[in-house]
Amino acid sequence: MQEKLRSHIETIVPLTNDEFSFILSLFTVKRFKRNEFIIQEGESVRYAYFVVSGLLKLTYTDDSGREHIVSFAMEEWWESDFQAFFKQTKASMSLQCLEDTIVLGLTLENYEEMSLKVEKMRIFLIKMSNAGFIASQQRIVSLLTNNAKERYEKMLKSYPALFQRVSKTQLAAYLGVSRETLSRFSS
Amino acid sequence: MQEKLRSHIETIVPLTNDEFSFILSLFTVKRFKRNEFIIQEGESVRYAYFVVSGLLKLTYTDDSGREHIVSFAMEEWWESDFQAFFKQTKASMSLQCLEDTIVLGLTLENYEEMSLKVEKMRIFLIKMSNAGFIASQQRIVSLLTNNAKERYEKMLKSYPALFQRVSKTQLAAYLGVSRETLSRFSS
DNA sequence: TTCAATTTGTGATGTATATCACGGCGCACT
DNA sequence: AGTGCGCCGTGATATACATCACAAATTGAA
Repeated sequence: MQEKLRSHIETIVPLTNDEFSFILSLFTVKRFKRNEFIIQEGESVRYAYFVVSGLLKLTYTDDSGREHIVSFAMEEWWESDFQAFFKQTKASMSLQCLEDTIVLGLTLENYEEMSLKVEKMRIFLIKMSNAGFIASQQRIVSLLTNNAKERYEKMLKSYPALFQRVSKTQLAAYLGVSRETLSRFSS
Repeated sequence: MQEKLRSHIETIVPLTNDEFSFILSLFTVKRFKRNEFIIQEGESVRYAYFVVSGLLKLTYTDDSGREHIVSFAMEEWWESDFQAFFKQTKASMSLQCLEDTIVLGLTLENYEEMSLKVEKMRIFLIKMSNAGFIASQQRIVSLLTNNAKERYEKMLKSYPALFQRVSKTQLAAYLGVSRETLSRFSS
């Protein structure tokens, strides 16, 4: 479990045992069951989460009550309502488990402690954040450029594993297409 | 000109004169005319740019030749094809001036030098990157949640200044709607 | 194991938006 | 002072996709 975090960080920066022990001490292990909410819209967001195992969806529910999936998070991804986390405001999104899930939670205080005390982690955090930014930007390009069927096929190619793990309803909510229309793509 | 960069950085972290001089020495001033390309698709991307004055568009051209605007950048924004910049690969996007523009360019080498030598700048860079990530994620939410007219009206409210500066054609390419359809919104 | 709830496919129809086609208007460049 | 070209509006038509409705298949909780 801890090894997952360590090897994840060490894909970017090497750590001494002492450094890693310190870093680890800043995290809290949390376990959730399938369908449980980790973050609920309107509540405050105390943690950013590193996913050890399981699968999460980050969702936004619009005025009409329709749920849109902003992102999925699987093993070795970071997830939270980062806007609410960093600005310490109420969540505008929800974070919910699609499978039983184990995460490591990091408070904003500990996030800042980590980046103050462990120099290397700043480099790591910059790289993580840049990677997230670049991924979001590519999602924007895809939403602007490709129609629903193209987005579906692109995703099927890029993340075939996800198709085994999430329902078509969830996929549709991620791709920005209705369940029925998505259903007609596969056939 | 330099003051713009300094005050921009100091909204996040204060700097000594020496620190700022050093930082400034890592940048190159560049001037471009309206319609000039700063980055062209397919070329390598040597710089990330801080916009001192003017207005830029970051665009992606799809297979059918249609141009989509990924983002606008005005004074005190950072812009580049960051994927290509950080990974040192060929640009998949273009960066073009919508007005005569002055930018400060930073190479990846100097970017890394800056974050190595000036501790505080790592904090700054993390915050910038997080802000970019959060903004992108909200754009995704808007693309998933709102229809074209809602996106148009939201933008009109959020960035009224931009409406004075860019053509409707450009706006349409940013909002992900055809020029003709957008034209029917205002009337 | 059973039964309710969720998931999925599919037809019929409605609607938002794209596409094509055209004309006028204004601005930049010579 | 033209003039050529990008910008903008608008009608007619096409199309991708949403919505509504229903039944079969699958799942999961008691």
